[in-house]
Amino acid sequence: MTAELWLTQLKDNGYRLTEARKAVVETVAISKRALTPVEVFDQARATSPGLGLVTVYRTLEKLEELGLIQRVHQTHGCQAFISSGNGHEHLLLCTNCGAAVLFSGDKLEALIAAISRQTGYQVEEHWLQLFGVCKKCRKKSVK
Amino acid sequence: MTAELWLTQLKDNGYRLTEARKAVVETVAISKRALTPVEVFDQARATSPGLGLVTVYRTLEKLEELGLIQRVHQTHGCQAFISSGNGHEHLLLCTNCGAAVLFSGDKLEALIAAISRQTGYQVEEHWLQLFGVCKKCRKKSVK
DNA sequence: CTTTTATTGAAAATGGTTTTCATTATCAGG
DNA sequence: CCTGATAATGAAAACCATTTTCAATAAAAG
Repeated sequence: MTAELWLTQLKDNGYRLTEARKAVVETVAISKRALTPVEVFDQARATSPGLGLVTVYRTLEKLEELGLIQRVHQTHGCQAFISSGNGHEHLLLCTNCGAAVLFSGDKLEALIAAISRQTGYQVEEHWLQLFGVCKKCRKKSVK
Repeated sequence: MTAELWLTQLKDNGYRLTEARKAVVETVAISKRALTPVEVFDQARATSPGLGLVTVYRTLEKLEELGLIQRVHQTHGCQAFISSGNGHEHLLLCTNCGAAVLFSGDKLEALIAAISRQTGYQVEEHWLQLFGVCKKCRKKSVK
């Protein structure tokens, strides 16, 4: 279970395990969509009613530092976060419901080599993100 | 010249040509880096001293609507804008000085087809962005 | 020129995020 | 199982980028 893993990671890095953190971690780890701090706040209060929004921000910050979650950039905003998955992976997002899928194997080596040669840049990182409509949403729109 | 072209575009779309707009357009069109609204504001006031920050925001909004500029997403923030170039192009950014290069020919068709098949998503759009160190900055760091 | 009305800049409002701070809770060591 | 050091918390205030409001101004059509 991802949530347990994240809590272990937090503990191993010297952070204390609190009810507030558990609620935030649980919420983000379970979600199949990217969530904004306020969305995390709202969902996590089901488990931990006294939770403050500030703590959500602080916990998300730590999870991001540890590489467990990543910020999701979209046309309509870049405040949402989602689980990072394992190793180097990219995102595929449903523009209708937000459902996110991680994938790896981008095979960009040749392209990056060509661009490096053409521009003289030493390319060190790349972001790739796909947008589309997921299976469920396609079915719905057909009806 | 890009600036002239953008002004024509604005006019053709029913917008008036004002001194404030010309200053903003000129600034963004010339820049080789992505600029934040405040950076545009500061630079454009050299030409148009009375310019207000609000007008910068409003003009950037219109240029984005017309597809002449695009928002640049980076780890440290997503407020900066840069010229869109022609047609479907991607960005290569220098992480040191910010110098930006647009490139096309991403050859992602095969990858996208494979992902579509695996996930059942109908992929409609993709974002690709490369980060690296430009030629100039590499030379500097060698010294 | 004149008239219409889009545009402007200043100020205020807004909304998301961060900081401050006194209180509380975790958990290592006794 | 306590207890003390201190990390973590939530509330309130501060912050800062962006948006809205509004009266004054300027573009441009006729």
